[in-house]
Amino acid sequence: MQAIGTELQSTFRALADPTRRHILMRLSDSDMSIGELAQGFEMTRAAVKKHLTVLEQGGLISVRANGRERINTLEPNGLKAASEWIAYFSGFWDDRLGKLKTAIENENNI
Amino acid sequence: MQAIGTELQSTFRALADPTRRHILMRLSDSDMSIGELAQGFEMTRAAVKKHLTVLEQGGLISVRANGRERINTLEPNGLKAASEWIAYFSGFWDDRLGKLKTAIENENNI
DNA sequence: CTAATATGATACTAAATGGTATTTTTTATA
DNA sequence: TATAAAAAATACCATTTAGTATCATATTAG
Repeated sequence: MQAIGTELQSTFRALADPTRRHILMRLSDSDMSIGELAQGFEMTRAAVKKHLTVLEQGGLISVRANGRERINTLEPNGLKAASEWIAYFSGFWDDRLGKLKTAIENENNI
Repeated sequence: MQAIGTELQSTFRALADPTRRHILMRLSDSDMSIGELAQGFEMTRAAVKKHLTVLEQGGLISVRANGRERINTLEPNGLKAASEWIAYFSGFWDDRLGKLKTAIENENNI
């Protein structure tokens, strides 16, 4: 079990790189092995694999073995934490002293 | 005018650091000078200032001069690009999962 | 004017990050 | 079985990042 706030952090971290966001786009078409994915990028398969590890740590993808391949799939709830953080935070402009802010502070989701 | 995609990148980049997200929280209470903000963190004012620069580049805050102080304010539309990216992408996600689900259901009906 | 305050600017360091290259392990197939 | 393919593991490198320390500039108070 990871510490509070860690999930949000690893997700934002994973989203902060353009290559990783591009990988998510590619995976939204279809599940892909590392090799398949690497064909679309001008970098080594090892580099793509590293990005996939970060995406997995961020809860944005999951990986399943299929023979000698590793199939990468989008994780349905991966964007949830980040999306909710943004949504709640956006509410501050409507009500700076509102309940949403208190909720977020209590979660320590900094 | 900055290049397409740059805005999104700088915003995600700005959000990917816990100290910067914490600064946004503090600013949601009230506008603050650099010095005021720095009092809440265990780091030098110079370090806080660097984070503020990144937040400004990401379009998440704006800065106005007030005498010798620089007052930092949340930028209302700062989260828009990131929020829309996530929403748009979540759409693809749902579509794909929907298709997958349909495909599986169809197979089971054979 | 002078001193104190708030910030800006610069240079520097340690650690994290994104990338390559190479070797090993696992699995499929001729 | 021998060989090729896919990926894992490791070591290594260059750049970026987060932080500090220090000095300069601007502004307010006395």
